[in-house]
Amino acid sequence: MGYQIPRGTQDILPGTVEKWQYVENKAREICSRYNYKEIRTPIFEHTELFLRSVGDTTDIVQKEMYTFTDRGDRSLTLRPEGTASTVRSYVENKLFGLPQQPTKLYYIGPMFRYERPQAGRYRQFVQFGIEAMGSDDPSIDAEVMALAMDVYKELGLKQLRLVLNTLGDKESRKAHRDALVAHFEPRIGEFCHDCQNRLQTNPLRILDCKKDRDHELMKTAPSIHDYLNDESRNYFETVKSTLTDMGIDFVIDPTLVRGLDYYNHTAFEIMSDAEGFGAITTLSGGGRYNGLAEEIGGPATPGIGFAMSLERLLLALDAEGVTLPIEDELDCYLVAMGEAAKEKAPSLLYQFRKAGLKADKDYMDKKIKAQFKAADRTNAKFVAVLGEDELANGVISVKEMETGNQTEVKLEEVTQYILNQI
RNA sequence: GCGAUCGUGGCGAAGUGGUUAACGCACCGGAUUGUGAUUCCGGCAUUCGUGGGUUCAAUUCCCAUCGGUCGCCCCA
Repeated sequence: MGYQIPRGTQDILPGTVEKWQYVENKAREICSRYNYKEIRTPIFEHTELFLRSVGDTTDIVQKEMYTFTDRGDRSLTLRPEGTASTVRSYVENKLFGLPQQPTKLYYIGPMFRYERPQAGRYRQFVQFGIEAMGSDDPSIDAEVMALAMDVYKELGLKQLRLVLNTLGDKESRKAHRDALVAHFEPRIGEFCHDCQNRLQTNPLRILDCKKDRDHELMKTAPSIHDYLNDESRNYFETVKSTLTDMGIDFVIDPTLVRGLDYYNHTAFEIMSDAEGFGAITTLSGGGRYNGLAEEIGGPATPGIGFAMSLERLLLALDAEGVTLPIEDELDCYLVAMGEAAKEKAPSLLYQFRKAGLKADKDYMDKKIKAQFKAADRTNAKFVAVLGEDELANGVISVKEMETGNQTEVKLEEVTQYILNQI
């Protein structure tokens, strides 16, 4: 049976690709409104970049990266996410030196993670994401969330939930972390194996544990919100009030954490509440990463962004029964009968196309009836019929498919005639 | 990485250890040799994901493998 597509990847075929294009166009349009510019970076980077930025204790780095050695003995990795590359490029190209700050960028492209595939999770998937670098104004946090929500809303999704949290700054996180360790350590033996490991590596994650979620210590665990210093608290308050002023609904979830190490302050996810959406309800996630540029060798630069999976977006559209207004029709289908007409067809068709008409004809040597059927399938608005009779009189029959009305037009005027009709 | 489940023509979907692998849709052709609908007629899987095993005989049983789906983990 030949070759199979690699696991966790998919072919996007005509009939579906139009949806992708529509969604991508919508994302670009909204970015343009918010004044974000596109950036295109390579799909692979030096492995070291991801180790440093994403964090070498994260799941992504520990078990999900597509890493390979090239012929020059370099360790390269297919990008598992977009922020690292974008910030690398920002630093490397010294975009921080541009007069207009913050630098507001967006990208759309494939990402790669070696994971067990299931609905809404692939090994190659497409993320649309934005990054705003150079400003720590809370209003840009709100802007980033607003933009993400706009994409979903304008495509017609309704069952959305913006979940918001703050991770605090470095100092707040340290205080919270110490409190968590102190809280769990005495009785960590009562927790699952994973949690026991998490105690030292990332105690925040214990709060996220599904197995131990009913343990009494979970309910009494210290919240980051009790350990925020004034600056972090004020920042979070401003983000919230800005969102409220903008009329954007959100819910606070103090246990929301992000899977990548570089986040601080604002963290958010957008979930779908649509029925039948499956186990994976996160449509997109993002947050602030104020230390990241510095971490990878640039100047200290605040930043915030999000990424959304287009696969999951399309899944959500399906789950909510949203039909995208995709047009798929032809202006004119040329039906040719007889040898002379068939010889004439290519040049006539070319004329249509040069004039800007979307036009096609038969290439399978079909009978006239089958040609009409084919024309019907292409949703052609008009069918131009060129037969021996027409050819002899220097005319062509033009049939409007919706009404069935058919008229004869002079051959040299047919292009203009159709242009006038559509 | 772990657990479960599934894999039959382009799609959907029956089926059984053994003579021709239902049916529906789609598609192609004809009835209607210059027109898209409907109807009628005909055509359309040497083959049941792949490989191996058991058997006189396997699509049907067993094993392995690949892939989808669901759950866990984690995330987009």
